[in-house]
Amino acid sequence: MAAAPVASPFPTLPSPSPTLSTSPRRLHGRAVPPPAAAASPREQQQQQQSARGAAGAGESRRRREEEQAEAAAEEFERQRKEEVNRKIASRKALSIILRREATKAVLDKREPGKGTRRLLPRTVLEALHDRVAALRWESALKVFELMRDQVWYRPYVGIYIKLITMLGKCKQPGKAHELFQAMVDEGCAPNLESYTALVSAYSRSGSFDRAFSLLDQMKATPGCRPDVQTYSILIKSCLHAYDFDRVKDLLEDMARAGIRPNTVTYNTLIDAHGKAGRFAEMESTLLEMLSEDCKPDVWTMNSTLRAFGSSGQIETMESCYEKFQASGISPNIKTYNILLDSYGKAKMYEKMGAVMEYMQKYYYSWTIVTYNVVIDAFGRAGDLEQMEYIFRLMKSDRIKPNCVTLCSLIRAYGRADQVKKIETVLRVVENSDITLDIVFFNCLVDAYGRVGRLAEMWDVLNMMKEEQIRPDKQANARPLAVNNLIRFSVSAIVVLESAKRKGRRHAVDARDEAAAQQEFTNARVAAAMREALYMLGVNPRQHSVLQAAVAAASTGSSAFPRMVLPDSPRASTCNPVPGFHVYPQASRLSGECSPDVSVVAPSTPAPAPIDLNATPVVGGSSSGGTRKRARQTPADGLPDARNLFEEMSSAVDEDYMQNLIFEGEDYGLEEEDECDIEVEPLFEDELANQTAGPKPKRKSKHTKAYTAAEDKLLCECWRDIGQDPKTGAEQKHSTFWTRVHREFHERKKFPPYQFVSTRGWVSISRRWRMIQQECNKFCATLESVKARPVSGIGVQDMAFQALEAFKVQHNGKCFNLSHCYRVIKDEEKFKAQYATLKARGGKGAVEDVGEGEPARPRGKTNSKKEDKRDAATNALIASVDGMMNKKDSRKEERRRFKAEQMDVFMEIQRRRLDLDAEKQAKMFELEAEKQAKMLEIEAANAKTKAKEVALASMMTGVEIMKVDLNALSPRKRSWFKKMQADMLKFDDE
DNA sequence: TTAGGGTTAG
Repeated sequence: MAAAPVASPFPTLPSPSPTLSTSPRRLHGRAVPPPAAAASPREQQQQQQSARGAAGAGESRRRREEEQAEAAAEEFERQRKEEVNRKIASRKALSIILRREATKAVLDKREPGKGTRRLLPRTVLEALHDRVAALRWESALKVFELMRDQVWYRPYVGIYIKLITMLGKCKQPGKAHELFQAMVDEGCAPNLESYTALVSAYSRSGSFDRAFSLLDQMKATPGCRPDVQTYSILIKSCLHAYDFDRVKDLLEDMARAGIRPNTVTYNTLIDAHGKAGRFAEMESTLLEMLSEDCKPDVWTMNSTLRAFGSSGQIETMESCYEKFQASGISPNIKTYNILLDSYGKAKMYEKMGAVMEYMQKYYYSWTIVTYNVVIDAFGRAGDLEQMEYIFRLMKSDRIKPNCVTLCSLIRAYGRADQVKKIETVLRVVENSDITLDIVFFNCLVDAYGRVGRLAEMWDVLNMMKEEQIRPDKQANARPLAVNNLIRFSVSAIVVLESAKRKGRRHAVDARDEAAAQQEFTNARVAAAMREALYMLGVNPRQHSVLQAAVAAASTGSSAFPRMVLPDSPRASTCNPVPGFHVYPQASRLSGECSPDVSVVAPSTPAPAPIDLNATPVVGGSSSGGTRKRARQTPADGLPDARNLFEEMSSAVDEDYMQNLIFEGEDYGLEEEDECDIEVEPLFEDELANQTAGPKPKRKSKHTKAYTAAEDKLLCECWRDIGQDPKTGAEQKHSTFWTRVHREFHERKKFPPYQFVSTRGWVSISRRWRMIQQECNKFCATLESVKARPVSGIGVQDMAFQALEAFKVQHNGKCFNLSHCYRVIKDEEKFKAQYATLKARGGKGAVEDVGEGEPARPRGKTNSKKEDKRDAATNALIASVDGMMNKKDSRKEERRRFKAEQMDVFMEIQRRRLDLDAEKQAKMFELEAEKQAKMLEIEAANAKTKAKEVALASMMTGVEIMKVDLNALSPRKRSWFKKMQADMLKFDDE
């Protein structure tokens, strides 16, 4: 930086200037203290000059500050723009992806040849991949056709292999072969992989002749000779069909060709032998595997453990586990699931608990199978409460139940005679995209049979026919289906006999027209079943079990004392003849059914059921009106349903059927609760399910999502009803929501709303729970953002930050109920509930809802129930409870971790800003110091100059005094004389 | 993103 200009003293030299008057002071070197108040003119001048310099420095500092501020603002603006651009770019990317997804979604609607030929390769390939992965073979083939139309299409063997494999998995070997041929026609030479894929397609469908001829073809084709993989596939399929001879041939074939089985081959063999209960073969295969120096892996271990575990050989299973583990094979989650299931089936609940604890200790997360296994264990133990608790936990763990979960629930409810719960499960099915299979329907038929709902059983069978539900395993198809039908028929025949008697009674005392009508319907169903049995070649009179059933009915002991049959119009308009597709003999009897028959029929409220127990039944024991608990069916007395048909005459089965028929004869008239959200929180996630995945085909009128207007109006009604001083406080749950409901439907007619909505009060109250839950969560997030304000941001920015933080904290899920939040946020009621929840247990509780207690495991207060449970079940419960508490705490920890991360992030941001500010302040300080130093130097320079000037003037004075006046011209003499006189005079003074 | 294997429900 340039030094401030210093005035030179020399120009003043020729003429006497006031500055000179200061010089004598220094002339004699006397130290005179500078006046405190008034400086000499020269000093003043210097000071002024210095001040001017300092003022200049201040000015420049200001200028610099301004420049820096401008630069900072520019930088901020640049960053903001960059951020906006990034957002725009990401939105753009998103919109491109969405467009592509939309294109993909409509791809399979296009007719090949008619669609555009200029689709993007990526779009088509992705669409194809999606369909192949989801095994949607028809759709995949359509997309492939479209792909072949594209200008960029070139035949590629990989795509063909992928499609052939998919078709094989979908049991479409014919289509697979067509594709194989198309591939050859397009000029792609078949290779080992494509041949193997085709062999797999045939063998999976059980077309072994074709598969084996292909194998021969491969042997004859150079470069396509079958390898260990080809053989493994074939062996697997043969094992699946229990064709052990072929397996033997294949192994010999391999040996001849010098192909050694590998781990997969051996595992396949071990698994199949284990499943078939061929333990000796399993063991010898394992020994061979070891002797061949083929290393077993975790698959080997799991297959072995499952074989022993599922057959109840727990000790052998345990010793195998030890051995495998000792040989260095680490178990995985599937191993633990197998152990849990085996212990569960063996009712070894303490061991189950131990496995759970071990899993907990080593951080194995529960999978859907783990949940299903535990749910099933509780279901089998008859502990519905714990079963439901695990089910809730599963949902809170964001694991969607599947068909297996539902089967376990239905089975447990069926055994506990909980018809309403079965229907609730069906409502869950209706509102979800869970794929149902034959096992599900079998469970359902079985459960309905157990609770005596013949009409519903009938509906399910019709539904299976309509939906073309085909049994999953060819080999099991007939026995399983026949098993159900027979079970159904037994129930029906019992009803028929019972109805005959009642019919007679009603003839005498025909007071109840509806009951008579119902009995008539049942009798028709039963007669049809009898006919169906006849068509199947099963003569009930020749069958010991059926005879027992009929005998039971004829002696007046009702098989289903709690028989509740809805007066279903479907049942009466349906021609009650079985048309179940697996019975070709019976299908010709198939009659006309109303089109609305569906398995989810129970979701539509049935007319008031007629309880046949309401009137005393001959031999029935409910007449005394005493309430007794249902007798538990001994679960271990139940044979595998797979064997039921073949071994029906065995004593065990007879016992089973006797149990089936006589169980619960002491049933009391325990009332079942109406489906109320307070007591029925188990399946409350229907709304979540609606938004979670694709919509099911059948929709109830309530499946439509709530609109923003509906939500807003609902919040307003909640607010206003709550504030009504007359009725706001202490209202019963249903009273309150009925009022909200009424208000809602009243106000919806008027501006600003004016929409159509048919929501019921339960739906509205559930929706409110959801809204409240979400708003509570948002509230918590907003609070955390407010607690760490970033300087300079406004309320709006804070809200934006809270939205962003919400998204981060909830796995990318946005808070999309701001319209509701705006309505309720300032409501005292909302704030109070939020505060209570928060006080009750931090954010975890905040995410809960205000009404009703959160679902918790049974407390210690239920000691009576506790006593009734057997000790082993209690042990399991204890371990599950302990584990779940740990799980909860782990969840809480995870949440806390997330929150902490958020805090850390905010802290870092804040610190960064602080650091920036600090840095800037330091910079200013340094600058100021530098300036001060410069000024000091300048001042010092000025002083030196002044000294020089003073010295110079002193020297000049000395010179003047030295001048010889006589040697001068008269003019000069007079001037010098005057100067000398002046100096002397000044000196005297 | 080119061929093979497993856990749970009847």
